[in-house]
Amino acid sequence: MLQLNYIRENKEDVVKRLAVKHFKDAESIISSVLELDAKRRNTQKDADAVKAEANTIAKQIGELMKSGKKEEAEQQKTKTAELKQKEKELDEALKSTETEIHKLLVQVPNLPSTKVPAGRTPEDNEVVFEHGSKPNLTADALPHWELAAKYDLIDFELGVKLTGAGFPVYKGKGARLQRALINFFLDRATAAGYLEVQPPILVNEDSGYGTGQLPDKEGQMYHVGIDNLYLIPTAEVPVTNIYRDVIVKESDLPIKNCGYTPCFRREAGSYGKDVRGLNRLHQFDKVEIVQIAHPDKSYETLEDMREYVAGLLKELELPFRTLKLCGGDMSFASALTYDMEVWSGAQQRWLEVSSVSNFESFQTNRLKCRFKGADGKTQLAHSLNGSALALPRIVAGLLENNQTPEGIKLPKALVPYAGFEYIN
RNA sequence: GGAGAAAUGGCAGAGCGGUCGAAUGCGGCAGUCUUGAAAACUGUUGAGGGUAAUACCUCCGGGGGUUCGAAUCCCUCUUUCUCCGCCA
Repeated sequence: MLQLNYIRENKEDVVKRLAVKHFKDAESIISSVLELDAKRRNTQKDADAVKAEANTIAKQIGELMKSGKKEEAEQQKTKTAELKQKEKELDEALKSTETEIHKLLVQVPNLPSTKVPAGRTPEDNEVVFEHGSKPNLTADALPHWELAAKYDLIDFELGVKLTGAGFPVYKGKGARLQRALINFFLDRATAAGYLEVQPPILVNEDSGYGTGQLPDKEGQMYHVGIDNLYLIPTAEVPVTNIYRDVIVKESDLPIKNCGYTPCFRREAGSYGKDVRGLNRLHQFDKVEIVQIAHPDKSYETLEDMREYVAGLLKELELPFRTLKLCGGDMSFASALTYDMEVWSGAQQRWLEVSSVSNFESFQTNRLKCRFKGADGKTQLAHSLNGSALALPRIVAGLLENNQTPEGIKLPKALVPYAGFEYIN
């Protein structure tokens, strides 16, 4: 959520930057917000004045009672009825104005950073880095779902039986590879200074709201109605919400957390070749890195995180590229996002395996995650996160790119974790 | 799941319905002292709104109520603790 006082002071700029995100009605929504904001402040001023008067009278009555002047006290009491009525009306008006402002404000996406390219579609994303060369596979190279069947690594049909489409069952070396990747990612993150946390994978409404999944993306999350809890779509939700309503020490910044969790996404409406095999699942595993950073340093932090993720992909010996997302392709809450895509040799396409974003104060404003600066003032911290990494498409890339007549050869870095060099 | 107790500032812990944003201790910060540190002493130390700055307003787990006036009384929800039951 954007900060109201920023909007108040930078209306033109806000509208201009929202255009980069192709947000419709920016002008009219922002204008309404500002109008309501002015109204709110007026109403509050009136309400405060009434309350001040009522407080004064109440104090006077107290004095009078104490000094035994009961009649005078009673007389004062008669004055209060009208004030109380007024107070009630003003408070209600205030509340409803605040609600209106809030309703509008939650619809407004984050402002893109000035470095964001102006495009509209994924084609307009900017390739900022490429690494590794695409494997020379023969024409009969198999896509990962066929490899998974051939080596009995993943059983998609069994998942359908147990749960439904999009819930694969990993078996044997397939299961072991999952475990290896999770441990590999967690070990690397820990070595890079991230504190490992193991959060709940069900969260309450406040948490869903804090990171912005609620209210707008309610349909994307699995909801446990009986307890009103949500299955997390990413560890970002519980891990970032650790810092909800927290004022951290400036000297503790940046705070670096990582966590492995299963992730659950309803992905309603997806179909076709995009969702074949491991390309898109309802349940998948991911290690997430999250940082709470000083506002002056958050873009350095973002670059650090991007490089950290790139380092993982290099260790996994996967050809990848890094994209800077254009305004039209960025998520609602992000100010700047890098996507990391791995080349999938048999499918002949790029698969997104990580998304690293700086949310600036967009999330922390909702979360009320602040720090006290050197000047003694509390201000919002910046939050960032990135996948490091999401497993399924990594597995897809590993299987497809490394297929040989002898079997699938694992990258060196994974061998100690997996306990085998070849899947055959 | 059943029965009881509780929820106050970073922590601990007071708080007769009016003078309580809240005693006191610890911690934090600043200063004095010291070559430096520790100790001791002095001061300072919650958040939000509002203002040019003051005033002023709100917040003692959440929500509602009683009252001229609520941290204090009532209702309700949530959470925690103790006892019982169940259980990986």
